[in-house]
Amino acid sequence: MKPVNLKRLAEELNLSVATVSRALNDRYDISQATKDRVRELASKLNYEPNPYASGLRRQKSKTIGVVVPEVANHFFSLAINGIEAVARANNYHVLIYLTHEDYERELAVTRLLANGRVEGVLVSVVNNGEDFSHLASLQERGVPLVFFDRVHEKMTTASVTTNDYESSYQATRHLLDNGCRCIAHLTVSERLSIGKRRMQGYIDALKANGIAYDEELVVHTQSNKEQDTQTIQALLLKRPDIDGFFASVESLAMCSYEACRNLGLTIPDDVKVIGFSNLDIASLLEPPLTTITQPAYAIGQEAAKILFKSIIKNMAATSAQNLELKSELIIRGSTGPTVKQVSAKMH
Amino acid sequence: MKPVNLKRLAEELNLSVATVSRALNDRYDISQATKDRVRELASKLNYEPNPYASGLRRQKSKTIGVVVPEVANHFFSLAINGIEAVARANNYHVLIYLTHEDYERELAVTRLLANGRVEGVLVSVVNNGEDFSHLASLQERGVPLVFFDRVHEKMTTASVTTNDYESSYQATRHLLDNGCRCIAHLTVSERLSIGKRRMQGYIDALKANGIAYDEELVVHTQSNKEQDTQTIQALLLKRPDIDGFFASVESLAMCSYEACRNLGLTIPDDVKVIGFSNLDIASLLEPPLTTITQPAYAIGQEAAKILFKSIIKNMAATSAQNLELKSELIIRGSTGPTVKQVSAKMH
DNA sequence: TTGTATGCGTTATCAC
DNA sequence: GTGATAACGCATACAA
Repeated sequence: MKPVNLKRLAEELNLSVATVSRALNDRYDISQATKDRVRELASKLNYEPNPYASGLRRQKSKTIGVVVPEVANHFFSLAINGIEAVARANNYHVLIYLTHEDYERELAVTRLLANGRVEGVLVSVVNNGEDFSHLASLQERGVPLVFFDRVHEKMTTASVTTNDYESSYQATRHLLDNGCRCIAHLTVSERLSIGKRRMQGYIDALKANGIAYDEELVVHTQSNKEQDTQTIQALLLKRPDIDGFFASVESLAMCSYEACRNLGLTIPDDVKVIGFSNLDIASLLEPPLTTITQPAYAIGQEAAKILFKSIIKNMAATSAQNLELKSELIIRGSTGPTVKQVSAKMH
Repeated sequence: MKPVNLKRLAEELNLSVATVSRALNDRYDISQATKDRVRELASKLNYEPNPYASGLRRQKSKTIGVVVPEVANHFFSLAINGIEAVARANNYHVLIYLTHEDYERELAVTRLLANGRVEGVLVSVVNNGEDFSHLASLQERGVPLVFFDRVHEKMTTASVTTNDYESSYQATRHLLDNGCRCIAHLTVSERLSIGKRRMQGYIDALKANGIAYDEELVVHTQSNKEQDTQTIQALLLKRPDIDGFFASVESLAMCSYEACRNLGLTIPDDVKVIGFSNLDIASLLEPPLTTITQPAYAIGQEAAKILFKSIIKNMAATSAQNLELKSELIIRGSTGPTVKQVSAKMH
C-alpha cells in the first residue's frame, strides 16, 4: 500500500510538494481553489502529516513528558488527568514515565528527554536522592521544567504544590483537639521538601500544645503495604500509649487501619487516624477516614498551564511562577467519637 | 548554547558525521579506538540522538500509544502500570490518551496516531459507539492494534480480556447461594461485548436457578456518581424487594453503598452487594466488599507483550493471539451474614 | 577503517 | 500563486 504523504498528494494533484504543504497549512499565498482541491484529496486519503518529519523540520515535538513515581495512586492519576486535559487543549501529546521511586530510573528517563523528544516536562520527583543535576541539565538544554507536589526546593524552576505545612499543622491540631496526646507520624521521606514541611507542621503543632516531639513516634516506611503494616503493628506494641496516627500518604493510613484491625484496636476509640488522601470513597471505609485532600486535578492542570506558558514564550520556567494551592481538611469518623459529616475548608 | 548533535561531535573529533553515527551505533566496521574517542566525547557532552531525526530516517518512533477511557480508575491505572513496564523493557516510549468515554475523542486520537507517531496501539474502547472503522483503518495503515478488556468483538485483531461471562455467572450464583432472590444488575453499557458477556452471565445464572429475568432490575448508568446514586436509590424505592446488587463496575458498587446508606438499608442484612473491582482496600470498607477482581496489571502486561510481538514481526496482530485471563472472586462481608476472609480462586 | 552522498517527509526561502 | 531547492539530524549505500 502506497504511503499517504505530501509527495503522493502532490503527484495526484499535479502540484508541487511545497504548494500542497502550504495549502494544508492554510497559508495566505495559496488560492482558495487550490486549497479546496488539496484538502479534499487529503481528507479522502486520510492524510495525516508525519510528526517526525515536521517535528524535525520545525524543531517542535508537540509533546510534553510527565515523570511520576506511580500511576496506580489516586493523587497521581487525578493529576495526570488534569495534565492531559490541558495538553489536549493545546494540541500536545503526553509521554508518561513511571519512576517507581527509583532514582536511577529518574536519571535514565531524564536523559531520554534531553534531545528534542519533548518540549517540556512535568515532574514529581522520587523521594530518595537529593541530587537534581540531571533535572537542571535538562533545563539548561532548553527544556522547561515544572515540578508538581514533590519538588527540589533548591532548584530554580516553577512548581505547583500545596500548603503542606499548614495542612499538617492543622491535621495534628485536629488530633490534639480531639484528645490525642501521643501521635505517631507515618511518612515516606524526610529528605524531600514535602516530607520536611509535613514533618515541621506536625512538630510545631505538638510544640504549640505543649507536647514534646518524640522521635520514636516517627515511622519512615519505604516498602510494600504488608511490610509497612508490620512496622506499624510493631510500633503499636512497643508504644501502647499511641492514641493517634497522622499519615502523610494515603497508603500508610490504610496500613494503620490494617494494623489496628490485626491488633484488635478500635478506630477512633483506641486510636484516631488522619491522613493525606485523595481516596474518593474515604467516607465508605470503616470508620470513614478523616482526610487532608489535595486538589490533585487542579495541581496537574495548573502545572501544565505554567509549562505551556514557558513553552510558548520559549524560555525556562521561573521560581516566580510557583503556585501553592490549598488542601482541604475533611473530618470524618476516624478522628472523632461520632461520625461527623462536616467539611471544613482550610483557610 | 551550541546544540549537541552528530555534527558537533564530528567537528570536535575531526571525523565525519557518518563515522560518528556508526561509532555510536557500535557498527563492526569502526575501529575500537575511534569508538572509544567518540563515546567519550558523547558522554562528556551528554549527547542524546535526536529521536525525530533518527525516527524519520529509520521509520521507527520507538513509541506506542495507549488509549483508555480513564486513568483515575484502579483497573486502568494498574493496566497502564503493566504496559509501561513492558514498554520500558523494550526501550519504547508510551504516549497516553484519555477518551473520557467520548467516541469523538477516540476518533480524533486515532487520526493522530495514523502516520508514524506510534508503532503500535493498545486500546480499551469507549462504551458508546459500535463503529470501529477508525481503528480498522489504523490497522490498515500498518499500525498493529491490541485491545485490552474492552474490545470490539467483530474486529480481527488481538485482544486480552478476562472470563467475564464466567465471572458474572459465578458472582450472580454467589448472591443466589447466599439467599438473594431479587438481584439488580448495575451496568454501564450493554453495547460493548464486555457488557453483553457480563449481562449474559447474570441472566444465565438466574435462569439456571429458576429465577425469571426482570428487565426492570437492570440499571444502565452513564453519568457521574451523584446521579448514579440517585438512580439506584430510585430503583430501591420502586422495588423494595431487591435484596442483591451485582455491579459490573467498581464505581457502581460504591454508589450502591451510598444509596443503601442514604435509605437506611444495611449491607449485607437487607441487601447484598458484589462488584467487579480492583480496589486494593475493599477489605477496609464497611462492610468489606465482595469483589470480582481482574488481573489488571497482567492484562496490561500481556497486551503489551502481544503488541511488541507484532511490532517486531512487523505485521498486524491477529485474533489468534486472543488471550483470556481469569478474574478472581474474593468473598468478603458485603455478601454474607458473617465477615469471611475466604479468597476462592475461580476455575 | 573512514568519508561522501543521499534520502527519510516536511517546511522555509527564494525564485519566477 | 506556485515551483524548485535547501535544510532539519540522522543512518545507510556506495566509494575510497
